[in-house]
Amino acid sequence: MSQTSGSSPSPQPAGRLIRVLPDEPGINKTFDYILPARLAGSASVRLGSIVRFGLHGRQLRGWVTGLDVTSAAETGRLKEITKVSGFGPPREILSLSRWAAHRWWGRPASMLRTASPPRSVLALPALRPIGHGLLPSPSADEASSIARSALAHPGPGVVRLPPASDPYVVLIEAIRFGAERGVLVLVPSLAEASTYARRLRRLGVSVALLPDDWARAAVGGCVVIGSRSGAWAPIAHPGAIVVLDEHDDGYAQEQMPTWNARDVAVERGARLQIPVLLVSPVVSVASVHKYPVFAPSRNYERSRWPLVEVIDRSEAEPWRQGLLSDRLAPILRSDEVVVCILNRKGRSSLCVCIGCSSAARCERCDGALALNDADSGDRVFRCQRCSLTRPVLCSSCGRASFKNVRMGITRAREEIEALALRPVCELSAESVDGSDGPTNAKIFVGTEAALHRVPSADTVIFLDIDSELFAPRYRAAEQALALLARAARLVSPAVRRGQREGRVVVQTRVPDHEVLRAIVLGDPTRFTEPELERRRSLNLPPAVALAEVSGAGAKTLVEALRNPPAHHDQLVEVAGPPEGPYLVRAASADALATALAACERPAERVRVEVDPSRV
DNA sequence: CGGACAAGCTGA
DNA sequence: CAGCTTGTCCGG
Repeated sequence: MSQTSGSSPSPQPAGRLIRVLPDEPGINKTFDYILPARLAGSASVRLGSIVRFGLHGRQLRGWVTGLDVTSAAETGRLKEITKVSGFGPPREILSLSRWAAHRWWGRPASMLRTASPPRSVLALPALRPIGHGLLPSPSADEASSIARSALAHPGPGVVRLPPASDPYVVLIEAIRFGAERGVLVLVPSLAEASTYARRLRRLGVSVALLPDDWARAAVGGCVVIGSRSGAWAPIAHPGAIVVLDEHDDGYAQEQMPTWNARDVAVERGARLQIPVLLVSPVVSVASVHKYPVFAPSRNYERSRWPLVEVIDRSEAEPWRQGLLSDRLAPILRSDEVVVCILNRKGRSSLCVCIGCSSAARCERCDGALALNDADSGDRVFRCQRCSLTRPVLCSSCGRASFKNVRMGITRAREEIEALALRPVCELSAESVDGSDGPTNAKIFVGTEAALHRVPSADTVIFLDIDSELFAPRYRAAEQALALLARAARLVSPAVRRGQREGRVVVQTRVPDHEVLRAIVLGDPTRFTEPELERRRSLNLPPAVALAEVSGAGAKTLVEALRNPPAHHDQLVEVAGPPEGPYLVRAASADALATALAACERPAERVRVEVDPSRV
């Protein structure tokens, strides 16, 4: 580096001034630093780039949020950053992260972490043309034509496609539409993402599969496929966005800020004024409320829902009869692949002593004891009926080792095996595939997770759909419909490679429930339309916006919300013992976010779940 | 977040 | 008043 000429009077900082946002949950503040010219990569530092710097004796990572800034701090106090780590989210994502932080009461840093590459990216690969010339020529199929109608409208549009209709054709239309700008595609799971990526690559289409192909996605001009975090993909100017199975709850981030990938995608599309296709067989009530719907003809849709058999158990003596109707016998005794779904949520689990096999019961009320984590961090028994807690010790043999028996599933399995006269494999989220059952079993039993673990089936049986329909959550029926749609896809010819169509069987005591009518008739509007009316009259989302506020600082925050400084949005706070959780309601998501933003963050910990899933 | 520094508590 | 804990502030 050459010496600066002596004629320069003022000591200029040796480099550009940049502003950085630390990747540190506790620091919601930007800092100004000098970017020394000598640092490798300093020439290519852009907004969003990832850098390292010392702050208060610590080495932190952060994002560049300002270039060539005029700093309020005195120049003498400014320090140099220590390293340029590489590419980060593009500038569009910086402002999107600020929007999402406002919308879900979070911080931009948590969004930017999701938007950043999994490993540092020092150089981007060359642009690989998307290859839309390789696409099949436009099809007259109804699914393709409604996709084209939706693409003709910039902004969000719902594309309702029945379960047996392959959404792949929508991708093809979107790629054709997006052309060389590329397309962003979101799917609920990584497994599905890689399936679509493989299918498109077979055509010769250029695909970036997130999170691995982050750098290729940053180059743009290709098909970028990701799951929830894909909403933050670095592609700067796609020509269209497609969200497959937009109703899927997997798009909602469970941790705190509880952002939803579908909503982020819609916002991205609105900023770019490009179409956002929300594709689903059972469109979410929220999307039906907010966006125009493009649906195929009644005949097309009905014919692509499977046969649904509703077994009415309302007449049966409810508590004497077992779990299974006699009408299931022929199905279970056939040689079909059958998946039985039983919701374990809300059913008591049972702990059995590893030594003497006796069940752990409560001394006070004889209820079943469940293993719980005590405040001290130790495992204790807690009675599920009377909440009495006691140490984990067997009252018969004194041992301290117990195993948790999933009573619902285990009992169901025994009953099914007795009726089916053939082996039954238990599937749960915990069990490893096939390791705990005979590998040749063609009857599976499990919770709804089983629907994600079996690729296809002849028959899916919901042993007790009522526990889903009437679960104590305002979206229970909507979620039950989503579950049924998933089952419908499992038995559809689309995933069964030409095999005959399967069927879905539900056991219920409410055979006339709108959700069941909807799937029997292959018409989800039979549910969504009256449901939307109900939500409106009950002041539930999507007609209003909700947030659940809990934790030590909840009281402080809720009090601040109750005494608004000067904003006009009326806020109602409902529910709750003095310590919460509180339910905050506002006219719209925006009103809710604005009201929350007007409050100071309490010093104590608070959890604010915007768009809560459990209420 | 985590270090710095200030204010508060204890024991001789 | 040293020696320690607890709390609040601020970082470039």
